[in-house]
Order: sequence, then C-alpha cells, then structure tokens
Amino acid sequence: MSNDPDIDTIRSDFIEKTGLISQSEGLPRIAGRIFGMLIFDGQAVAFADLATKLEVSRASVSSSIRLLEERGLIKRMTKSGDRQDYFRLATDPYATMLQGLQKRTQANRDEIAETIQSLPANSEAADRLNEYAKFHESKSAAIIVAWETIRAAAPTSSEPQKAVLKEHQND
Amino acid sequence: MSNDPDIDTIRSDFIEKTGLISQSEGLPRIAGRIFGMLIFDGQAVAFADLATKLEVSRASVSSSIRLLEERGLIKRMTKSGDRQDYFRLATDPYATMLQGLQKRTQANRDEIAETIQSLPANSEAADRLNEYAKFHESKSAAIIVAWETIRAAAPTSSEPQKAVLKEHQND
DNA sequence: CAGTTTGTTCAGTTAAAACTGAACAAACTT
DNA sequence: AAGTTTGTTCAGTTTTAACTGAACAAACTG
Repeated sequence: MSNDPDIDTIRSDFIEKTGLISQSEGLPRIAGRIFGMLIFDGQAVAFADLATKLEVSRASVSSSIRLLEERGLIKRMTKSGDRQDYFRLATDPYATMLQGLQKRTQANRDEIAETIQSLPANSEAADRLNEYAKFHESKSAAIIVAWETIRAAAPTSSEPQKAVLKEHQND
Repeated sequence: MSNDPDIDTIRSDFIEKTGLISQSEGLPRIAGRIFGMLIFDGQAVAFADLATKLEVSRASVSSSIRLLEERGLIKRMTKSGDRQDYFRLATDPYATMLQGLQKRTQANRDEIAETIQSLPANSEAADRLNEYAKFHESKSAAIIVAWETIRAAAPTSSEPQKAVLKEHQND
C-alpha cells in the first residue's frame, strides 16, 4: 500500500503550510507562500513564475515581495540576459525574523513603561502594569537568546551563488 | 507648565495600548481592551461594566470573555447577592500566554517536521526545510526560557482575594 | 405566576485586510 | 519610432474577521 504523496503534492502542501504560519505571524498569506516556495525550491525564482505557479496576480506578488524585502527576508536578483527580477531567500532570514519580532516586542514593552512613568507616584496600579511590562521584557530577552542560537547554528554561508546570478543593488 | 494627563486619560490610553498589542498577537481588539482594563483596575469587574465602560455590545463582551477564558488569561467570579458575573486576571496570565505561544510555535515546527519526514530520502530540499524547522524549534525553546523566568519572578500569589468574591467553578 | 436581569447565540452588518485588473512608466527590442 | 516586457500603483472588489441587535434560555424577583 504505497500511498506516498508525490513530490509536487508535498511541495504545495508545504507552501500552504508556510502561508498559514506566516498569516498567524501577521504577514499576508501570499507572502508566506512565496517564502515557502523559495525555501522549498532553493533557487532564485522569477517574478512571473511566482505569479503563475501560485496562481495570483502580479499585483499581489509585487506587494508581498515588497513586504518580504522590507523585512529583509528575501533578496532581489537579476540574471544577465533576462529582464525579469529573480528572488531568493536572504542569507539569514530566520535570524532577521527573530530580530524583527524582538524589536516589536521591545517596542510594546517601552509603550507600557511609558504609561508607568506617567502614573502618579503612589499609584497602586503601577505594580500590575509592571508585571505586564516584565512579561514583554522576558519575551524580548528570550527572543534574543533564540536569535543567538540560530546565528551560532548557521554560520555556514550556504552553497556559493551561481555565477550567472548577481545581487541587485537597490539603494 | 503642568500638562500631566489625568489618571482617566492614562487609564484609557493604556487600555487602547493593550487592545493594539493583543491585536498584533492575534486576539480581537476588544479582548485586549478587557485584558488591559483588568490589569489597570486590579479588582474584579462586572460583566455589565465591561460593556458600558468600553462602549461595546454585551455580545462582544461575551465572545471576547470566552476567548480570554479559553486561553486561561482571566477568571470568572461571582459575588454573593449579585447576579452578575465578575472577572479578574487569572493567577499567572503571562506565564499562561507564553505557554500558549510556545505550544503554537511547537505545533508549527511539528508540521514542518512532518513534511520533512514525507520527503524522499535523497531530497536536496530537506536541508532547507530543516533550517526552517530549527528556527521554530529555537523560538519554542526560547519561549520556555521566558516562561521559566516569569514563573520564577512572580511566585508571590499577590494579595489575598476579597472574601466576598469566590471562584466560579465552570466544569 | 408574570416580569426582570443576565449572559449566550446567531443572523446580519460593518470594518479591515487581502487581492485583482487595468493603467502606467521604465527599460528594453526590432 | 512603434511595440513588447516588466514591475508598480491605485481604484475597486472580494474575503475575512469583528462587532452588533435581537431573540432566547436560565436564573432570579416580587
């Protein structure tokens, strides 16, 4: 009874998974699918292929790509003799994701700290707000730990890029 | 130039902040506001007061309360001689939040691990998926650290509950 | 008992986000 | 130059989630 799914099914299931995971982390589903496709395929993928294979509009690809670039999770590349843009994962996307998460968490903590500062000196609410602030602080600190773990585990700068693909300088 | 905001302004600003923070963590904004109100006020708040003070419908209060109860973040109480339900923060809501986050993160990791398992033995994609799985794994591990930090820091079971308020047994 | 208070449920509305099609500008090709 | 390919933008649509009002059941009150 060999009911092993074929590789294409595995691939698209994985892409759907990353779509859902990303959605739960506050990214649009399409952005997560693009990210998953880049993980799975491993090579630079052409802009048009993203739209075609994911069956979404070029507009959606464009805006999701922008989000992913802004967050530093993917890189845009060019191929000599080809007018299309290509995309691949950034060098260390997971460390970058953790860094982003940590910054947002820290920003939340700071917001709460600000409220505490503005409270009158004797306010009995201060202790409770401080518990809440400490929660964010611990979370932030823990993410830094995770970030260091990831950085330490992945110092191998992966396989060298194919010569024909070169980084696209954007600014 | 004493432009210190009064306590009510500070209070509602804080409640709005918790609403936004919770929203970024995947809870409806109203649930976050309820949570914030319970933090700030420190005492058990009546169901009707939640609806009135937050200027939302009883239906919204009901469903947000349900979410917060399900996640173990708040507790329902009764007051003898009063037919209303009252709500207060659960004993250790932040530890519980971290625990929930950790479980979801671990579930994501497991999903990816499942995909890796189903890949043919020689698949060159496996390494890349494994990086992604390790990312979730590190995140999960780090959250456990944060959880332990919080638990260690907050062993004081706060001030004793007012005698007139008693836990509501729900199942 | 009829009438009130209370919290939940559910159908329907509103609001927010995701997504699309079409127009466009820039860079190319012939 | 006219025509093509490519990615972005933006107005408008679709989808999803949040929220509400009204009906309801349960528990109480007089």
